[in-house]
Amino acid sequence: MSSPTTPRRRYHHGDLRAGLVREGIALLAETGVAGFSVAKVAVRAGVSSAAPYRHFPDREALLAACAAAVIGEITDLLAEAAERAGPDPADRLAATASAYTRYALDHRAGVELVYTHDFAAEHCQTVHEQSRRLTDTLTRLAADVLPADTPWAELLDFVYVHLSTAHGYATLLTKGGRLPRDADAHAARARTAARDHIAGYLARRAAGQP
Amino acid sequence: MSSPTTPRRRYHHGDLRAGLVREGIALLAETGVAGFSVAKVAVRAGVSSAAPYRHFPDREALLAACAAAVIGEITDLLAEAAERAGPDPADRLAATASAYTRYALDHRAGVELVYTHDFAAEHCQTVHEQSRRLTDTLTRLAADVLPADTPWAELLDFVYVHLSTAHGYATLLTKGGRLPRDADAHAARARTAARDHIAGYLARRAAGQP
DNA sequence: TTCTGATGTTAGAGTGCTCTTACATTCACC
DNA sequence: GGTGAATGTAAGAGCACTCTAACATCAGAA
Repeated sequence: MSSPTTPRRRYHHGDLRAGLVREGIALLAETGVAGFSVAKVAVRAGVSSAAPYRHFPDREALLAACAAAVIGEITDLLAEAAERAGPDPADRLAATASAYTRYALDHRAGVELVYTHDFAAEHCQTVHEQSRRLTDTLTRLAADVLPADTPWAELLDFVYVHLSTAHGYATLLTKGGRLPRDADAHAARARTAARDHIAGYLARRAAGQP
Repeated sequence: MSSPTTPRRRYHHGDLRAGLVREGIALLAETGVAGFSVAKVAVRAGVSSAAPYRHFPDREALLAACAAAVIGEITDLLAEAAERAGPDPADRLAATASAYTRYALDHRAGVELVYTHDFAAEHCQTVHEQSRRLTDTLTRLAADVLPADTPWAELLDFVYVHLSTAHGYATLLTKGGRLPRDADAHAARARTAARDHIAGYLARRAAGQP
């Protein structure tokens, strides 16, 4: 049969579902949503092109699972970055911007699909859940920065712009020709941009402007 | 454009190349790069699926032409917005952020491909030219805002963050669930974010920080 | 008017992908 | 050890798309 030195390819993968998501994310990073296909992911995972359909009803479901995993991973990273940033609320929030940029540089276009692809309603749920977790995490951090009497809607708007700044910078970096030769510098720049936004908001509040 | 008095479908289209680019952009706005196909564009333009190949060597070339057209149009809009904003340099630069957001809201995902798709080397040129024109336009506006002794590299970095902010906000808006029910409010928010960035930079410069 | 090149059409070869069906292997549990 | 459910494979139907080839039409110059 199979000698111990020759690990014969096992019939069962072990945890194919997770493997497919992992390879799917890697493929997305390389080719973007346009180049994503169930068949390619299956090849990368070392299984037949029919195997994924045991775990996902269709292509869109696999794509959604990948997107949800990416958002979840990003959320964890942002939370960790905030934790490492120390006690100052503004520091903590600003740290998420540089963490986001660093993730984008490390994982290339993996970020693309998160806010670029329209998911069908039946696959939205998982993506939506993770997306909500990301928003909640940032909102909680932002709430410590802004005055306690800030209306909820305004808090959300603030978070939205904060995330936009980080996302835009990350997007342009990964696709926009500029080589990520100095990730630290880019991450620092994203943090600075976040700080500008925070300072600008607080100054407007102090001046009594909406 | 067909003459209004002759509704009969003519054998020759008139200006198919331009028509294909126009319909290509519209299709991109609806489906994104993933849903883009030469065949669909041909149907929309009212010609056979082989006709586009008289004007573009392959799919990628048509896609590049659409991208270049979009970037060119955006550049013109930003320049106009700056012109309308009046004499103050900071006003002029900030106006480009809201103009960018407004464009994204009007044309949905048309912005996506500009910084999302990797074009093959042989088709990059046109895209690159228009991209350069956009950068140049913004750089010229930024040069009036920043101190005269600002190093060129730093000026570029500043423009990069400025564009990122606008791009990120526009991207999240068009795809991120939030309905564009009040385009004016969103555009204003983008302008404010740009102003925060400008003010933050100038404050750091005044404090002697890099 | 006639010729010619540009621009359109139809037909179809070739490709790759999605998803299904029928069958093979393995695992978990009795 | 036996058995059913879970998880894999092979084969292929069906589809959309890219791009080519051969032919049709038109516009403008000789």
